[in-house]
Amino acid sequence: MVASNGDISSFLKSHGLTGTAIRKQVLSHLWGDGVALTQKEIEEKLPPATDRVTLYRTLRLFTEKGVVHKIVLDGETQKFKIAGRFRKSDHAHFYCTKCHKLLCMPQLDVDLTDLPEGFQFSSARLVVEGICDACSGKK
Amino acid sequence: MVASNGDISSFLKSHGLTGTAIRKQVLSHLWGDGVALTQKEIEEKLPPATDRVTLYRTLRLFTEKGVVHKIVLDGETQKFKIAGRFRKSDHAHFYCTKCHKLLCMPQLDVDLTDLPEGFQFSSARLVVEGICDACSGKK
DNA sequence: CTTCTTTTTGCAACATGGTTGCATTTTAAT
DNA sequence: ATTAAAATGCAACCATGTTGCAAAAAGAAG
Repeated sequence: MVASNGDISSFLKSHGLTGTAIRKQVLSHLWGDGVALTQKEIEEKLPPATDRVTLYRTLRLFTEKGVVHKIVLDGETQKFKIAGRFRKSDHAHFYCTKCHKLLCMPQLDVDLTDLPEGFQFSSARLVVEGICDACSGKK
Repeated sequence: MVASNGDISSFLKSHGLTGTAIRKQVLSHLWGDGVALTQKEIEEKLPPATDRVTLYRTLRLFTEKGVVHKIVLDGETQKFKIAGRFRKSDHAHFYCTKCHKLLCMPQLDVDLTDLPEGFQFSSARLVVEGICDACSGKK
């Protein structure tokens, strides 16, 4: 729990959501830069009695309201991450295979000038995997 | 069925696989440039009596042997596509939201020079969505 | 083309996760 | 404190991943 209860409550309110117990708990676990968890990972951090449907609905609601982003790592793994300052999850992400943090990388751009003639771009999703700066020992 | 039975049989053999009925059927539906189908879509094209476990195993085997690539479109949809000349599915793909074709776009490159210092790149997956040249009316 | 060995298939079964409906509980506003 | 609206917990259902095993099919050998 990195953020205070007040932080989380006002964060929820600012997104038009009421601050219920499970919502605060889920958010508190997702709080922090680069933290990205699967539904299962979140479930394991919650009290054992937590209903999986409620968690499912909470995450669906969060995603709908833009509170979190769903990011697909490898086709099997879906991670949830607090949306932060970006409205869409359209920008690139970097996934560190060591510390499992997922970082936004809006500076990584796809060169769409190479798109063949006649192709109309609408959206792009890019996930880069590797080792992040903290884990590579440098810096 | 775009390819002849002989084409498909030798294609299977060249990948070290025997040419059984279901394998030939699945391949025949995936044959053709840009064709990419979900497991469900393939299932619907096969005879109604087809066992879903067999199809599942067939696609798993194809993926393992590098006959097809699994490509994730939006986190929910997994499409299968004949691997073609690329050994890995690491290169970029273009998904046409009109005709639902999935095209390899190895020329689309990610500019990884923008990766911040200390970050080590290992692999990247890029899916671009939009309208393909055939559907945009041009060309 | 029959026999034999190996591979593949079909079926039953179980696990997991998405999804819905509904009654009960909680929230937040009066 | 009361009350209307929202959220939760539970049962239940469905789709799909996955395994084990016996029956069937494929390919090789004679």
